[in-house]
Amino acid sequence: MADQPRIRDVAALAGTSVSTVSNLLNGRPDRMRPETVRRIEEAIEQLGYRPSWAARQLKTGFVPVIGLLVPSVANPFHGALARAVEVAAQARGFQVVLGNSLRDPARERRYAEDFFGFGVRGVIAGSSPFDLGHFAELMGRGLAVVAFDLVTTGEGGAPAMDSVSIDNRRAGMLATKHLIELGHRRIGYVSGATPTMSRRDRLEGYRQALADAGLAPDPKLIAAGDAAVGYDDTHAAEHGRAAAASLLRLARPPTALVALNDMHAVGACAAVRDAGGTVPDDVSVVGIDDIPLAGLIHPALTTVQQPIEKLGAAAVELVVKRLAGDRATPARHIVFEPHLVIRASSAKPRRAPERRAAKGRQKARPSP
Amino acid sequence: MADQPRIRDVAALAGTSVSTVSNLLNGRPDRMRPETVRRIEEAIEQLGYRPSWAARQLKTGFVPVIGLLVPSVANPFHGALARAVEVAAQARGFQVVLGNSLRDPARERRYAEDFFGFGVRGVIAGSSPFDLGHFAELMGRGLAVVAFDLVTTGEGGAPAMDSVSIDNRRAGMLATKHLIELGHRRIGYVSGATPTMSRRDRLEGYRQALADAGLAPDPKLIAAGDAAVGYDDTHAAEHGRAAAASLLRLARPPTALVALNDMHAVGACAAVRDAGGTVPDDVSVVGIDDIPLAGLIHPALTTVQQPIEKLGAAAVELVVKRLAGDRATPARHIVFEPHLVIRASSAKPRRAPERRAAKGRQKARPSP
DNA sequence: ACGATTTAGTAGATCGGTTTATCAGACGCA
DNA sequence: TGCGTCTGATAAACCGATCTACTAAATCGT
Repeated sequence: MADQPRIRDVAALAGTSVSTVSNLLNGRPDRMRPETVRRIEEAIEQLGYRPSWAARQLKTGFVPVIGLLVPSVANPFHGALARAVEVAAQARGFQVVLGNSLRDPARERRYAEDFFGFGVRGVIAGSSPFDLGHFAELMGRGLAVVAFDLVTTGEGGAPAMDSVSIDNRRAGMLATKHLIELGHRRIGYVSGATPTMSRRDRLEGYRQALADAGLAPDPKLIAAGDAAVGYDDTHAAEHGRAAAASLLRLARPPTALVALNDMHAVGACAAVRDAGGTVPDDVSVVGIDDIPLAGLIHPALTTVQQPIEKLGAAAVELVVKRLAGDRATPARHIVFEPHLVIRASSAKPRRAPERRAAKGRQKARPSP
Repeated sequence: MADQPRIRDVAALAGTSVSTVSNLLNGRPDRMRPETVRRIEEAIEQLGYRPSWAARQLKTGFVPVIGLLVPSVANPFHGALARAVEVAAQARGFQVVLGNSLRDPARERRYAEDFFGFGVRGVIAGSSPFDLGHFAELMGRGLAVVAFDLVTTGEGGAPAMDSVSIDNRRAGMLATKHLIELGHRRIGYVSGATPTMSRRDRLEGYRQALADAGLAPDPKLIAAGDAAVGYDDTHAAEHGRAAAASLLRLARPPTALVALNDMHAVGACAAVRDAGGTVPDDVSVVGIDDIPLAGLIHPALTTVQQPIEKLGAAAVELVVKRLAGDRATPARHIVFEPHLVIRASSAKPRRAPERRAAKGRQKARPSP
């Protein structure tokens, strides 16, 4: 029944004018007597008044909302990221609207436009497709975009934008180097179906680590998932499983796998078991991300950690800064150092073909 | 530079009045010549015009946005739910704003109020705390709330509200019955730290299944997590691990565990391994939810499936119906049937204390 | 051929705030 | 007493759409 109270109701109850109430609401209590402040606050309290953001926005052009675009919150990593972003945004008085891009530029663009229509002027784009040209127009109109997990240099068609990420190249190196140090020589790479900056960099790091160790790269050891499947990150683990399976079917299968992220790593572990092997006895697996589950599954996953909270906080800080009016400063790129977390999914490779076998080892394995 | 175009710019370019453009925008093209329609559409296209939701809302009081409150999207189940809700909402032209309640009524209330201030008039509350009284006031003001995974009858202080869920009681029964049929007689229950309707019902189902099979319930076999820890579902698995560990330390430990959800089940599996045992050889574990990961971890989790997409779609349908103006019809409760998915984490209990042991079986196990 | 009706389109009030320009009265001071 | 200042408060324009009430022109019926 009782409809939402308006500012005019507050004014009436406090025996003052609408403008005065507004002045108080907008941090100008110095323009009135303490007595007046008290009366207004009382009225607000009593009526349970909350200003309408729509009306406020219409006049000021500002909404305290940040848009967040991720491939899919169904993926635990992005879920955790969404959570981290929300915490950071909230601390600054912002709300978060969510969009699952499914890594589809068209969807991403539509979201951005919708958000813009709502008055949202700041967006964090998590792990987008390689090309960010679809944001260009909106950015021209005043949308601040912070890329997560991706660095755009501004060369080519893509507009220069702020970014936040770990050093993905280094993450790939760390994972690979760890396996090399354990003694592995044939190390496979489980890649994703869609190309993103971070994925390219991680793969790059893998290659670099091999080169540093004087190991010859073998293109056959790099498996990309099947891009044909509707790839929305909900099935990340399935992709990892399929890609890893193809590697394990090789004539000379790898003794260890680096996966581009933990979900793919989980899939890779499943593939090893599918083939009748054990992790890490037969094949070592290391991921990247360190999702909360990583330490709980069996075997506990060795992985390279991304500091999710810090990343989320940094991203929010960048957008907020832009929203505060800073259009001038050139694009900034914040990069965090990843670090290796050694758990149980990685171990030394077997010396020789041993006897403990029997269960149904993958067929292609030559056991003389 | 080029600021956002207004409706008046469109009107000017099309050589018509603002009202006419508005009429077209609001689905009344019959009020003008096809020729006029064409000109306006051209102008819109050319300017890239998008109406301001703020202005529209101010006048109509309507925003095509649904609020979604979940404990934490960092939990894969709620991430998947958020995704499902988004898909359904989008199909109806709604956007989704996200809030992580951390199961804290105060936070939940604040979110609801913020959303309300934004003009949001429909909220889906996922897996809330037991008491929903904190929504009462806002509901009185016109907020439509659909409870997810929870049924409120309206008795007591809580207001009657629509709800969507699976038959949680049955889910608990299904899981427990499965273990009983496998031959287990001592079945533990891994419960959560915070009480919710669904959790109560699942536990109830567990009890019922035991009763139906003529098994005496043992309160010692029910472990609640530690409520003291900041319980925000990000640590659900850790809670499951701790709770399960306490059960395994009993003088007569259970041979099987039912966990209130999959994340707790994952934790429970970890606890079994911590104790030196193997799933399912030493202890069977079954979860509830069937998160996407359930089939990929080792051992693949036997669980009771919730039809997430259907649940999300149903919830959205209910809110949208209320938003369309239906205030009159009494609260509706949509209940789906859960079903058992048998995978590898459940098996027959061991007949007798056998010899295969030696690795470091949990101490308390009496092996004569 | 003229009023009635339909068609095509428009002016302007309105939503709920913010903000600028203005004002009344108290005070200080010559 | 008269003039400028400062304080506390207000009236009214404005943001960008929607929508009701209205009008001008065309068409119709008899």
